[in-house]
Amino acid sequence: MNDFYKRVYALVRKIPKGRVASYGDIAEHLGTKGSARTVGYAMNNAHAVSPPIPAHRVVNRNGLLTGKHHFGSPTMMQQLLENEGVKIIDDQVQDFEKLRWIPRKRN
DNA sequence: TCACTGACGGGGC
DNA sequence: CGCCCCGCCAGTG
Repeated sequence: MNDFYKRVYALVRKIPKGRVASYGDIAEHLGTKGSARTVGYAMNNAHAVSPPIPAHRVVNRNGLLTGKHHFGSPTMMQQLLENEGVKIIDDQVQDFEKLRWIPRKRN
């Protein structure tokens, strides 16, 4: 467990309910812009972290639920988001631009 | 040590 | 619009 991972998890937990963020935004915030893949890789291990990580609030830059297969069920991620008021159509977050949450260092 | 993979992103064609 | 290539970084065999 790297410090990098912890930073990813800590940041993901800060994502407000009903909002989403992209891997790239998270990576950029951590100062490792361009390493969005690594952020995604970190999320792969998020299920084993405590407290729980709201991984369903993290999508790719297009607002697509690319990580849904890593939840128990392929529809789990979508259900979790819709349960928070986020509308999903064809695995894509609607109004992604509006719901997109940009992490800030001052917060 | 090298090669490959991946819940990504950007750019070229 | 779809496809491909490359950079990115950590984990794995």
